[in-house]
Amino acid sequence: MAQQTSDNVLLIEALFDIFRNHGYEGTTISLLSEVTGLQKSSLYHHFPKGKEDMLKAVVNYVSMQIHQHIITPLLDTQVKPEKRFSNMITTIKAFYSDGRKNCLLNVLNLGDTKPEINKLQNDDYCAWLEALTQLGKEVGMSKQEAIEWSERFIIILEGTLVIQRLTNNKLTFAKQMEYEQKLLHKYLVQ
Amino acid sequence: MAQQTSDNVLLIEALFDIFRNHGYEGTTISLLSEVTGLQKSSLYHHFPKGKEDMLKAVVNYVSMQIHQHIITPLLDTQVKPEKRFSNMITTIKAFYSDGRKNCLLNVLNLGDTKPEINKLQNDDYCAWLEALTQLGKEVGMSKQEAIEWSERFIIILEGTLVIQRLTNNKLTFAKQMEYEQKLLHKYLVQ
DNA sequence: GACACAATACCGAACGTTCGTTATATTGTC
DNA sequence: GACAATATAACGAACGTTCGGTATTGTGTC
Repeated sequence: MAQQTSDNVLLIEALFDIFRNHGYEGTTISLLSEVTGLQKSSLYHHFPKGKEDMLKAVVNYVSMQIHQHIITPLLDTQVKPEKRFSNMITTIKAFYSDGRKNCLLNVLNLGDTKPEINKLQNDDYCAWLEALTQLGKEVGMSKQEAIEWSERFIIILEGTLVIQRLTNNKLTFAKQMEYEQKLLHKYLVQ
Repeated sequence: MAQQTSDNVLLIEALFDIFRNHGYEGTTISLLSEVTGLQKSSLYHHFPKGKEDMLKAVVNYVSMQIHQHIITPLLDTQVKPEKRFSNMITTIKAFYSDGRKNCLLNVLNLGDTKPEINKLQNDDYCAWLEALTQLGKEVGMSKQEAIEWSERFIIILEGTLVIQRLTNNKLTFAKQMEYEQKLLHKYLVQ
């Protein structure tokens, strides 16, 4: 497993940016070499097992980021639920560059899916769902309502990213996220 | 432009199935050769300009299918709006094999997007939006409501496909489509 | 129907290029 | 001088593509 020196983080962020926008098969070592400023063989020094190693490092990195900056804050009951939710929206906006950047979840489950990657991503997705469901219940939803609301939120998130890439309308993402905020507030006032 | 003999349709359907699941860069001529049963050189007989030609044929084919089986029926005011909507859901379910098959819209706007393909797809998306908006107004939505409902429907559709690919839960798609049907009926009884 | 002949459909083998990867050499740092 | 980091050079394999040639089909003539 790659260790987390700050240089390494910069390197992985660069790889991440390519993988999320090109997918696994669309990402070439040459491209990664270009964007990192390292020669191809230098990349193999950091990731001896090659391309798949690079992908795994990225997926693990993103997984950590999600837990640290999204899921954990969502579960922090010392903060008001609506505040936690709006904090999450803010984090998400940054994470996806207001919808200009794609989601790894989407792009890595095309073609010949790698089971281990899929499992890791599915686990993260479930953890996110659970955290959201918890929050939903806190604002007064029934368990069933909360589950469906959570799933629908992430579906909207993923769908919005797809459509914004299609239309190039920078406002789509912001609009949908705003809509989700209002939707939560409706539950609050009930 | 490829003409529409029934053999050609079968050929293009086979190409379509690969492109939608592997994306442009993930699709190889060898794979297309395998799935069509034609040798690589034979594929070049049908599509002299190669891979890009094959993609264009597929995109055009899908565009025609969408207009013929989705958009045109949506605008047929001789049928009740709710019936037209549920017909569309049925068509969509078949088109995406209950969520097991992916959407070209998603997969072709990754990496180095081809402007002409993007434009064609964006036009289809807009046409679909307009048809849905029209239907929304028929069931009593305000223009603004109808526009937002349409956009949200397609976002849900795309998002659902992403999540179902992630979780492999065959019910996600059906559940979300059912939810959308209920949502429309709420407007009807108002 | 039989024949000639062009058009269409298909194939096997090879092309040059780029892929992911590796072996070897050079640099920088302690 | 040891060791990590980067670079140069090359590898076999797969990529998309092209070409020469063979079946198969369609068409006009007798």
